Amino acid sequence: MTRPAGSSRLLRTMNASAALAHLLDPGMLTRADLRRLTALSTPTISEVLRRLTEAGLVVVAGHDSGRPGPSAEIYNVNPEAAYAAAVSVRDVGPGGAPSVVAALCDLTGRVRGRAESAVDFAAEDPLTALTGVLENLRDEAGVPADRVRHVQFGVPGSYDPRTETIRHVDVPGLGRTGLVPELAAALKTEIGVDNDVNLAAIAERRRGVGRDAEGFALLWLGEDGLGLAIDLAGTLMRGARGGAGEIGYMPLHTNGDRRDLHDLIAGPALLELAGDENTNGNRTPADVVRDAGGDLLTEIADRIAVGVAAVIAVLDPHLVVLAGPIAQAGGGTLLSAVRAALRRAAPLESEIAVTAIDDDAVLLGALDAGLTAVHNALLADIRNS
Amino acid sequence: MTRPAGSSRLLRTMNASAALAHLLDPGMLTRADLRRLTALSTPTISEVLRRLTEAGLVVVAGHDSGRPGPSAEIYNVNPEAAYAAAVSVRDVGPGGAPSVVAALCDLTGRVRGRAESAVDFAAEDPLTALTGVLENLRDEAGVPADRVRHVQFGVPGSYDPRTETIRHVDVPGLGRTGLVPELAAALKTEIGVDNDVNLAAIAERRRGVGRDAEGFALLWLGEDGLGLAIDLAGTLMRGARGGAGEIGYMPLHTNGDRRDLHDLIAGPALLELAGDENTNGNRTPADVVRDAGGDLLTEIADRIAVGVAAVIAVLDPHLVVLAGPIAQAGGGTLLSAVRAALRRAAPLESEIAVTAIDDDAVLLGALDAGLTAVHNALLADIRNS
DNA sequence: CAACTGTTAAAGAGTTTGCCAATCAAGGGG
DNA sequence: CCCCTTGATTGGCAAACTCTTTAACAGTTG
Repeated sequence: MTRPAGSSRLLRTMNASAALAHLLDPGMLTRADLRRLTALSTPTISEVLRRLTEAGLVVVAGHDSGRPGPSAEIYNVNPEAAYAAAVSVRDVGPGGAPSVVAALCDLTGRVRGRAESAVDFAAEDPLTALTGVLENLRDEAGVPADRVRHVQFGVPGSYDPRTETIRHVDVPGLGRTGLVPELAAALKTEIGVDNDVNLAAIAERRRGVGRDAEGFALLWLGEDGLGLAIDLAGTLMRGARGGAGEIGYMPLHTNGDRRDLHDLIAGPALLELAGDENTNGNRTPADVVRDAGGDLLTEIADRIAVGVAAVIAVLDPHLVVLAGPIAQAGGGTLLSAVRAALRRAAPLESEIAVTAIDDDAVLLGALDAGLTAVHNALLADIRNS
Repeated sequence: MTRPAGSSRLLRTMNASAALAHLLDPGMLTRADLRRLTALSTPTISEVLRRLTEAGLVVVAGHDSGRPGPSAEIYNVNPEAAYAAAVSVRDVGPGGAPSVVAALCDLTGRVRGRAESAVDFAAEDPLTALTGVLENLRDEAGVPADRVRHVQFGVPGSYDPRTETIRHVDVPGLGRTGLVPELAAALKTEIGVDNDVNLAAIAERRRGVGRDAEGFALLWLGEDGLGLAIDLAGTLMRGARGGAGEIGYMPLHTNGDRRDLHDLIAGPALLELAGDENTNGNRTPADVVRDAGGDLLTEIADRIAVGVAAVIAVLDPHLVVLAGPIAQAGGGTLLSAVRAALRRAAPLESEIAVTAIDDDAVLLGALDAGLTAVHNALLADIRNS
C-alpha cells in the first residue's frame, strides 16, 4: 500500500540505490551482472557506477578475464566507505562483574577490531565507559571517527524506543533515563539499542539455522533468565515497549499458585531441580544440563517443552531455535529430549533446532544489525540526494 | 529493503497508482487536492485522471462551488468498477446447524446486499452451497459476475495457505483437500480464506477500538473455543501454517497435569465453573458471564487474566481487545474485573479493552479484507500495465 | 574471426515550468 | 436594486528538462 509519486529525479536515485543494494549484497559484480540484476540498460549502469564511484562508495575490485573480449571490471563497495560498530554489555562476565565486548567491521562486514573488557558499572558511568571502549577500538583499527555510521548496543534487558530507556536491566546505571540520547550525542552517530536475545536472533537469521527460515522463534535459555525473540521473515517483533519475548513472566497458575515460566526453566530452577544429586555449589545451570541424563534430562526437557509449546500456540513459527548457554550446553542430546517431550505433549508441527552459532551470538548479531543499519543509511542518503 | 529499478513506464504507473490510492482512501478529491497529496504537477494530475477515467475506474462525482473561480470537478472512484464479497461460515447457527452469512459491497465500501441462510453441510456439498449463496447475492444486487473481484471467506478454523486447506475446523466438508482451489475455479475470481478471529480483528482495526492502535492482540472468547489474532500495525500475523493464535492449546501444566488454556476459559469450562449454582441446562456460557458477579466473576476474570498475561508476556501489544460472544456479554463489568485481576497478577502495562463492534464482526472484517484485496488488485493492475 | 566490453549519439517517454483563456464570487458604484 | 470591475481559481497548452533506451561503433581478447 505504498503511494509515492515521483519524477525523473526519483528514477535516478532509485536506480542508483538499486545498484548499490546489489553491490552490498555481497557485491563483486561486473556491469553485465548488474544489468541482469536490475534490468537496466548498459549506458544507465555505466552512469550509475560513475556516480557511485565518484561518491567514493564503490571501487573497482578486479578484472574478470578468461572470456573473449576485454576483461570486465569487477565492482564492489568500498570497504572503507563506512564502518559499523557493535557493543555487547553482558550481565555477568567471567569474573562476576559485567563485561563489555565490542567489535568494529567495515562496509563489507569484515571484522576490523575486537575488544573485551570488564567494566564495573557500579564505579564507572556507563556513558564514559562505553564511549571509551569505542574510542579505543576505533583508534586501534585506525578508523576515523566520522566513518563509523552506526553503533549498535546489545543489552541484557528490553529497550523501549518511545521513552529511549533500557528496562528490565540489572546492570547499574544502564537503566538511567537519558543515557541513550547522551550516548548518541557523545558518539555523534546513529545508534541503536536492542535486547541481547533479539540480536542473537539476528545472528541466527544471518549465519545460523534461521538462514532459510521464513520466520522463527528463538528461545534463549540463559544462566539467569529466559528470553524469546520473534523473527518474521527477517524483521523482529519487539512489542509496544520493546517487551515482547519477556516470557519469564508467562503465568502457569492453574488455580491459585503464582508460578510462572521463569520458576520452571530459568537457571536457578534447574539448579534446584538437580539439587538432590549434587551438593557441590560451584556448578552452573549449564553444567547441570550438560551432565544431565535419564529422568533428570527428561524432566528438564518436559519443562522446556512447556515453554516451547506455549510459544508455538501463540505464534505458530516455522522453526523454534533453542539458544543461549544452556541450550548450547545441552546440544543435540537436549534437542532430542525436547523433541520427544513435545511429541508426548501435543501434535505440534513446528521444527525444533539448536543454535548453530558457537561464537558470541549477541555480538555477531549486533554487528549484523549495525551493518544493516549502515546499509540502509547509505541507501537513504542516495535516495534523498 | 526494496530494490526495484525502472524507467519512465514505471513512473507513469506509479503516479497513476498513487492517485488511485488516494481516491480509494476515501476519495472525493479535486485536482488541487490530488496535487497537494501527491506533489505532482497540474498537467500530470490531469493526464493521470484522464487515463483513470478512460479505464472506468474514476468518475466525476460532483462540482465544488462556493469558492471564486470555475467550479472544480470532484473525482471519486467509480463505485461500480469492482465489488467485493464476503462469506462467513459459522460453526453453530441459531438453530444449531452451521449458518452462512454473506454480503456484497461496492468499491467504496457501501454494502449492496446481505444474505443469511442455514446450510446443513452434512447434507450439502460446501462447494455448491457456498457458490449458490454468492450467486443469489449477486443476482439480487444486480451485479454482473465478472465485476466481483474478490471473495473473502471467514471460517471457524485456521487456513494454511501453503496446502490451501482449512484446518482445525468442525464443519463437515470444509476441511476437505481441494475445496479452496475448487471454490476459486468455480467463482472465477480471486478468493481469500481466513480464520474468523483474524477477520474480527480486521474489523476491529478498521471500525473498532483498534483504529488508532499501533498494534493489538485480540482475544476471542467464543461459546466453544478460544482464539487470538495478532495485529501488527495493520497486518495480521498468521504463523507458518495459519495456526498462530491457537492459544486454546497453550499448556498450563506446572507438574504433570495436562491442563491447557482451553480447559480454563473456554465456554464449557465456564459452564462447569458455574455448575453448582444453576441446574438449568439451557444456559450458554455467555449467559453465565452476563449474570456473573461476586466470587464467580472474580474467578472468571482471574482465569481470563491468565490468558491475557500469557499473550502480553509473549507479544507486549499496545492493546489487548477482548472480543467474541462471551466478552460482549461481559461488557464493561467483565472488563473492569479482568483489569483488576491483571493488576493483582503482574505489573503489566498493556491497555485492555472490550470490542466496540456490535454487529457481526467476522462478516464486517471479511468485507474489509475483501475490499482491501480489491484495492490492491486494482493498484497492481495499474502497475503492471 | 567471434565474442565481449564499454562509449557515443539519437530518439523516446514522462514530468515540470510558465503562460493563458475561461469561469465564478464578492464588492462597490451608478 | 442592478451591473460592472476586480480578484482568485481552474484547467489546458507548449516548450524545456531529465532520465532511460535503442542502435551503432570502436576496441580488446581468446
